[in-house]
Amino acid sequence: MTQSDLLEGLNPPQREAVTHAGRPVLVVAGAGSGKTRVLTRRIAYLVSQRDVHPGSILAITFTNKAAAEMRSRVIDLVGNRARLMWVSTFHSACVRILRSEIDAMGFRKTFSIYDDTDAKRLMTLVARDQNLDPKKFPPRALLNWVSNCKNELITPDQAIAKASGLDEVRAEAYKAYNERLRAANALDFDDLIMTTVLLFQQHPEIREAYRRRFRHVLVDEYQDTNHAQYLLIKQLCGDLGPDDGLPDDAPRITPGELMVVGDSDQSIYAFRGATIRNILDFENDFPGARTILLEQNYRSTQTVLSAANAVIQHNSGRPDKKLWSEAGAGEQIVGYVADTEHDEARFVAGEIDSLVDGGRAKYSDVAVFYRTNAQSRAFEEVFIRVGLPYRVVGGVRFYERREIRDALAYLRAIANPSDDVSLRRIINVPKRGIGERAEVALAMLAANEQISFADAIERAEQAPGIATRSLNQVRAFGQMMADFRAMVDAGLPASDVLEAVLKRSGMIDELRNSSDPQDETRLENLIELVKVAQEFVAQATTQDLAGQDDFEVVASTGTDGAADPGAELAGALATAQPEPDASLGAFLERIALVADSDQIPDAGADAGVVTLMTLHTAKGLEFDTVFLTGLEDGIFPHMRAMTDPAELAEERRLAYVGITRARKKLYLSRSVVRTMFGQPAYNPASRFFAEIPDDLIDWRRKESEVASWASGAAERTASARAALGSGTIFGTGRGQAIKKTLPTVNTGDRVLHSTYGMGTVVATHGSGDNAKADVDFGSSGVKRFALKYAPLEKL
DNA sequence: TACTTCCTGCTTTTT
DNA sequence: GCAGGAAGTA
Repeated sequence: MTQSDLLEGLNPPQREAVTHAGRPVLVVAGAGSGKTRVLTRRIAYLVSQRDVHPGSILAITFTNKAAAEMRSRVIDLVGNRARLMWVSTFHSACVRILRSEIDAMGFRKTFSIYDDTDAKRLMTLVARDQNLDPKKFPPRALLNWVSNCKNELITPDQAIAKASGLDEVRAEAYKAYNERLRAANALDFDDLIMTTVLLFQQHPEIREAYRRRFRHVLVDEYQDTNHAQYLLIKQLCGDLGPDDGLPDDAPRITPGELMVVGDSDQSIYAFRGATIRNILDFENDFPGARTILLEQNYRSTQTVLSAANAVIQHNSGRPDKKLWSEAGAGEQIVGYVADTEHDEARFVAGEIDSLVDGGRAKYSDVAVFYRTNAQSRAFEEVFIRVGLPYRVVGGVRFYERREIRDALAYLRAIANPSDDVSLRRIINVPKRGIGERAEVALAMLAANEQISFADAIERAEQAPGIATRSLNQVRAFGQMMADFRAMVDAGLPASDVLEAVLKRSGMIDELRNSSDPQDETRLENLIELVKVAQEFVAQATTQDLAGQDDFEVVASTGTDGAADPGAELAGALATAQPEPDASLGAFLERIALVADSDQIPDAGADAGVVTLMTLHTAKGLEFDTVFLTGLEDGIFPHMRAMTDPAELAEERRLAYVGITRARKKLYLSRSVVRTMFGQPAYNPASRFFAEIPDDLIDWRRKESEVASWASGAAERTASARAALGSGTIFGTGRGQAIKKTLPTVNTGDRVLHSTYGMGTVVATHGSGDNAKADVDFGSSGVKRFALKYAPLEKL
């Protein structure tokens, strides 16, 4: 494709973004303004330039899926020449850098990557070691605190130095946690970024090599970057000034060209440290920067956009930008008030059915969004019943399942013998007679001798007080692990190692012989994992060959004065050629960084499926028809976000993201009653509803039949719950004291009355012998009964 | 040591 | 309304 072909169909600001040269550029792009398209075209445009080497391009996307898509699109546009560019997430890019440089930071190359669950487990251990009260210092909160430190690049010692009050405890926990990570030769997600930045700061010569290499850096979803990621960008292509750590007389290279794309209205990851400061201060951070505005929306109808604009305008302190569209008004937004979450799901299913039956949509054009993963259940139940094909993205993640984590813990313990956390996880999986006592004995040996747990297994006979029977088991286990490691050393691919592990460890046999019906799915999951490994190995081998294809190295002439990047680049690239890597380590790396959202069905490939996902997962996607569900105060906006204005603003941005995913048709729905924590709750309409002009909404059902009594129901639920605590029959559903003498009745339960027939409990009052319930019998109205006497039977 | 049965707390959102 | 932990039992 020629360069003018690449500009085809772009509007003037888009063209400007694609072709600009020199200064750093911030592209402020509204929803649906084609920013991914612009990024893709720009990369292709760069590659098609004679003096730009594709290996000098680094593009950062939010997910691996987005990276893969962008990569293949660019290759489609300009050919295999583009294969040498880096397109990846921040985390993958950092891992790739750390893989070659990590020894400079005191880790060994076989380092493990700990995800959130591993980190939490480790922090729980640390908190226990330090005798912290889990009520006062929940591991989850400690981890958040640590994560904030890491995002701000604060080391444990710095944290301790500046901490006061309770933070002193947290800082100590941070230090202990990090020491254990280090001992396990492991990094958590935040470490990946932080360590890379520290690497660059502490080793300017390494940093310079990468600065020379990456002449073009592009970052998508810049509003969702955190401080550490900003620092990383700055190290790679910012102006570092006199503090760059180089000798005064060393030659400096001109920073590479930077382009970031983002929309501060779509910032939805502040909870994990993302800050729109990065966008707002871009022009200060990168002097001489210019800003390009993309305001035309190519995705949605004006109705959808008007709704989105109306909602987001309730956030204060944002630069006003008005999205506009030439797509015409389009259809009205459909509003629906359901009685229960199942009713809501039935409505959604019914609408999808009639859209598809009427030939107005394919299943794959439709998406259902909700705030929390737990909300998917009602939809799944109803969709299964009516036979609507669907797919849930995210939720109980594949890689979070116990059997998968067990298998991966094996692999990690094999690849990284220092990884005590993984090793201790699987030493008795499946059960092989190495119990708690034996494990403690080994742990003590390891602690006394200052050796790793794996080494303690080698010397198990020295473990204090270990039983002979356990000792034999430990020896057998140690031998098995040694055999696995030998397989890795012999260069066997990851899939072979995995298969051997599953067979020899006995995990497969255990599941096969089990009577637990759940174990059948577990077995299937493990087989799926083997398939993933096989695909990975196959891909690793073929990709390497394809990379050689018709690629020719084009020497860069270098547009910078200070140094000639061309010659150095050629040298850097010679070593940067990917090796055929189907190894266990490479596989683990891939697994650790791939989120389940990377498995979003491709629009074409998975044609017959409705997509269910959280609003967060929906970012960056678009669908003809979107159902935005659960619009209730307490659900969306989420209860925990309602008190804090900043968090509420983020919820509103989330709503904005959700609305703007729709191309043509948008449904908004809420439910009056919703089961939460296993019991019903009454939530008022989401405030976001009121923020949308009513004339945009076509209400299919505006009032619930239960609405008349439900208006006061929220308070009633609250007071019933408050009265509850312990020993009463309502609310918790765990009423221990009176369980046997009185029927336990909760709001929402169906009951049978000897005179009035079937009814639904709509509210409860009092407790113990005074307990009363209001029951709705439909046409007979609502009656109040004392449970002690009433002829009520729970159904 | 392993299986059982309570019991608790949990729900934001994810690279 | 479920999973993961603690404590109790075979």
